[in-house]
Amino acid sequence: MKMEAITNVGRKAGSGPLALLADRLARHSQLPAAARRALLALPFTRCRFEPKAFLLLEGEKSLASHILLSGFAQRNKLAGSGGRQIVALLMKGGLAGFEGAFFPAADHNVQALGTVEAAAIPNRALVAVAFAHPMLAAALWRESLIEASVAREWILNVGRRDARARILHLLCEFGLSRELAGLGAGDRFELPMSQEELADATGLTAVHVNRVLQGLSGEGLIERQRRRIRIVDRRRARRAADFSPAYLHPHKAPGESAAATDIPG
Amino acid sequence: MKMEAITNVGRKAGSGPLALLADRLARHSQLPAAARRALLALPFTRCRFEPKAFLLLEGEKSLASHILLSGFAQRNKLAGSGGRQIVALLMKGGLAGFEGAFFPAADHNVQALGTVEAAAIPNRALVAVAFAHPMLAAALWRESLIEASVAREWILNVGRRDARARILHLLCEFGLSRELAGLGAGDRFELPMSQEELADATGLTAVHVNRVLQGLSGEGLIERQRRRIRIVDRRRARRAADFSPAYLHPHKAPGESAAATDIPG
DNA sequence: CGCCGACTTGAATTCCTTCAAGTACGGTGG
DNA sequence: CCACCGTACTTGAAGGAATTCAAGTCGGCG
Repeated sequence: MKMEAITNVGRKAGSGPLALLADRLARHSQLPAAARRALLALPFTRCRFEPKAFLLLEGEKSLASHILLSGFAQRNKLAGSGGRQIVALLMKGGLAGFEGAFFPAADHNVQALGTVEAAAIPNRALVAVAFAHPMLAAALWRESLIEASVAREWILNVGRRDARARILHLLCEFGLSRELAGLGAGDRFELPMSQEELADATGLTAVHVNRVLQGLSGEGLIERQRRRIRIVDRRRARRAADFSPAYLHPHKAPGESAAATDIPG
Repeated sequence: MKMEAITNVGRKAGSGPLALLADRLARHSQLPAAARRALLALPFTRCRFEPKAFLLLEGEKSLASHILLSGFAQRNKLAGSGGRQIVALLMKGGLAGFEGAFFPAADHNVQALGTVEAAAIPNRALVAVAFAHPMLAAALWRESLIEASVAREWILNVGRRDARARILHLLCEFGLSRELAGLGAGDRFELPMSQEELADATGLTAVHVNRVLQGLSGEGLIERQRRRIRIVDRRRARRAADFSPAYLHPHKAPGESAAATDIPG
């Protein structure tokens, strides 16, 4: 919505926004130096979103991708009955609006949780570089496939787990993702969302989320004060949450992967 | 599982399995003649899966993609508590196991609903052709993004709609997808799954699915005999289901789309 | 004909929602 | 510094949607 552009166009790329994206991609993909250089050379614009501001609006064409620099955001969809369902969380290094390169209209909203700083990159430029450097395209593609995998896990979470496991699963996922994104420990963090938003992410009501959180504290699975969460025993929490990290595809594909060898560039 | 390979390697490509894939991609993407030719030249193996046979097993590396030629399949994940969640449906022209090109282990199962005929294509070959023809890569990429979009809608479906809307939504989606895949009318079809499977797709129990289906008949929204379904009034059904097709991205992106112009080849 | 899986039905229970108040917290302005 | 305000959080009681358990029916197939 209100994005006070500071047009801080791409200088000092060494640790700039695009390096953040490059590093994120490097978590799961091999990025040749040339591809990385090309990525870092992309133009961008810094912008800032107030809490609840929309980074992307369903139905609208998105011309730019936003790389999250700080803060958190969520993807959501609205039901006709008025309900809201959060379908994904975004954090530092995450990309929002990239589908705009492929579709004339966004199929979901992206909204800031708290204040968000981001870098906007024109999709045309991003896509052009990607296809000039197939390994970069493969990395971004893999990133989309990971998002799809996470979405499938969320279907399972909402469809086949009870409220307790559902919420705990979200906490485990958030903790691990945070950690993978280099935001600190995975078992001790400030949850960037209200219980209402937690409810929208788990397909529950805020009231019930509240009760379940208290239950989890009572069980000694988590400790919390306000939105500060501590997962007391990771192993136990993961068991109770039915959480196994494989769906996040946290490991780099080995060098002999098809996509890593058969691609020119 | 038991895939009686008939090694019918790529001859008569004009209307063969790969043409099916090409046509499916052409529904949403522009495929230059050269890209199409290259795709059609890929080697493949015909195979057949009995009901419930696995086309893809979670945790295993998939070396080949399967294009569905006839029959239906479902992607599913299992919860630790024993529950099963179907997270996607596949039909004629659909691709299973392509993520194997990007990941060392599958994050979900793919299982036949009824008997399935398919064509297996080595992922290495498919990826190689894709990256040799950027418009083909873009088409396959767009296909993955559509799957992700559908997954997000399923999260919404399971998380924020009641059983009635949930089931009706699935019926509407299935009907439309069928129609888009050239399998006949979207409001009159044989549902390729049991009520148990319908339950696993909607996050409900078979018993409740049964009751809700009867309710939908009672309301006059659908007619059914055994697994044969008729959606009596599409408009009314879609309203009741909170169904709008946008998330399927059924329309071809206009020519000036970034991904359609900025890509070489 | 008899069997098996899929479907159907009923009754009891449970998990989660809804509604309705109340409390704590952080920010704002006097 | 404190009174005020709004938002987020908390609590209780009642209701309802969906589950569970258990039994029965239907239909296709060997």
